[in-house]
Amino acid sequence: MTKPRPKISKATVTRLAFYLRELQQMQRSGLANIQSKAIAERLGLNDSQVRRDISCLGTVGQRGVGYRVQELIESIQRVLGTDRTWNVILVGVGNLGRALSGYRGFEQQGFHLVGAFDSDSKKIGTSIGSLEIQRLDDLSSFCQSHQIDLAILAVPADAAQGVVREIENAGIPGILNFAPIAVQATSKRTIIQEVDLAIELQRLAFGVVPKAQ
Amino acid sequence: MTKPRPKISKATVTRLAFYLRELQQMQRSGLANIQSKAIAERLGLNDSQVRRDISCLGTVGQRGVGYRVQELIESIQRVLGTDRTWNVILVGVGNLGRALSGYRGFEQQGFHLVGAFDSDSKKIGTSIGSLEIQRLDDLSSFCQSHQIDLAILAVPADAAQGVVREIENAGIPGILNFAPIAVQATSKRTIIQEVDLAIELQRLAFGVVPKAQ
DNA sequence: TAGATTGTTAATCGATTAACAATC
DNA sequence: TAGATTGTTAATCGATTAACAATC
Repeated sequence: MTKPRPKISKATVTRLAFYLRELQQMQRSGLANIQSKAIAERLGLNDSQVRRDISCLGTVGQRGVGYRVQELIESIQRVLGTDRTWNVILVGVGNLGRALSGYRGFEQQGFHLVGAFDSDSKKIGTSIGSLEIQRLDDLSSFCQSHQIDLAILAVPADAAQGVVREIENAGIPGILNFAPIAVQATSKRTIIQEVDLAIELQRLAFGVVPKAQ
Repeated sequence: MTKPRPKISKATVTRLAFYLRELQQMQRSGLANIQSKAIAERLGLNDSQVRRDISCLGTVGQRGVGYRVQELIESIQRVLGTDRTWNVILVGVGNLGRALSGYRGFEQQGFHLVGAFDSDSKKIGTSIGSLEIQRLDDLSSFCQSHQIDLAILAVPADAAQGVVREIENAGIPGILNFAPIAVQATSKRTIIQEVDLAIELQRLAFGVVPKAQ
């Protein structure tokens, strides 16, 4: 008789992750309770929206008082799935990949980097952080001996589609794609999340331009 | 008698940037014409939506034929504001900042990194790529002698809000914020675009979880 | 209790999509 | 011309917000 998970839109998921980030900050500074209005103000949102998003969690606040920070953190993590550790591999150890591998924020949210792969034979065997870079060809066998949840893809555009197939064949269900090209999954079950830092700058540029007119 | 710029939603802006990325790929492979249906398929969108987004550009296609790739590229860049070079500075040269500074994708889309700043005296004077890291205190004077359009903020969470004020005081109208905390602009004219790589992984994790049930 | 804030409904707002006349 | 694809309207769909009863 588990309550069916309510349908949560992608927009809500993204906001929940932002709430989580703020709540973690608040917790670090010793705050135990918080109101929807305060969360909304910090993030520039409407307080109705915050309450509605939170209502998807199942967790409830206390009328007249607000929410318990610790409780909210835990229930957001439960819904996002980050109440456990996720094993992640990095595919493509170029400039960006190397940077991503050292990014602390991943580990802090429970994403544990357990392998790094590249196709450049000059890189194989060299180390990146505490990991040794492995041949892309060894991806599949590595995944048979390790339970891998997600892959971070940071290869050049023209290699991306081929590597996606290898990642899928290795049975990894989610790909964070930094390659600057749209890639297609073969299986409908594979989830691909696009990230493009240059596109983020372009979105910002668009916001700035009208002011210059 | 300039035509008033049509209202373009943020969702449309983001998609236009993705169209641009694909169109640039297509152009590299020698494609001169493209149809809304083909763009939509590549990106997993509806072709009506693609045509509607493109109609915001002013540029028109040819019925029965499609759009000219070169023309679309130029008009998307014009609307996003990337038909010119943007001068960008990096504030915060930690692990992530260092990585971002070497990222080729920025330069390719017309974002030119012209300065790097940090508050750690041990880093001042050392180089990052072709740039010499400057004191954060020198940000303001640097901006007086250089026309800076955007700042990439990659400092720790607890320093972020203070640095945002300095960036605003230096007259920079747009900030790409990688610091894992919500920051407030003092001026309403300042545009802040949030990017959080850990949040992208969380969004992906949420997408993957239901499959495991 | 009185004051405050949640949880939720109903109204509003905006974005997506189907459909098709226009036209290359 | 016949076939194809755009540009745009109208319908649908979904997300946001205002408002307020419930209740701590």
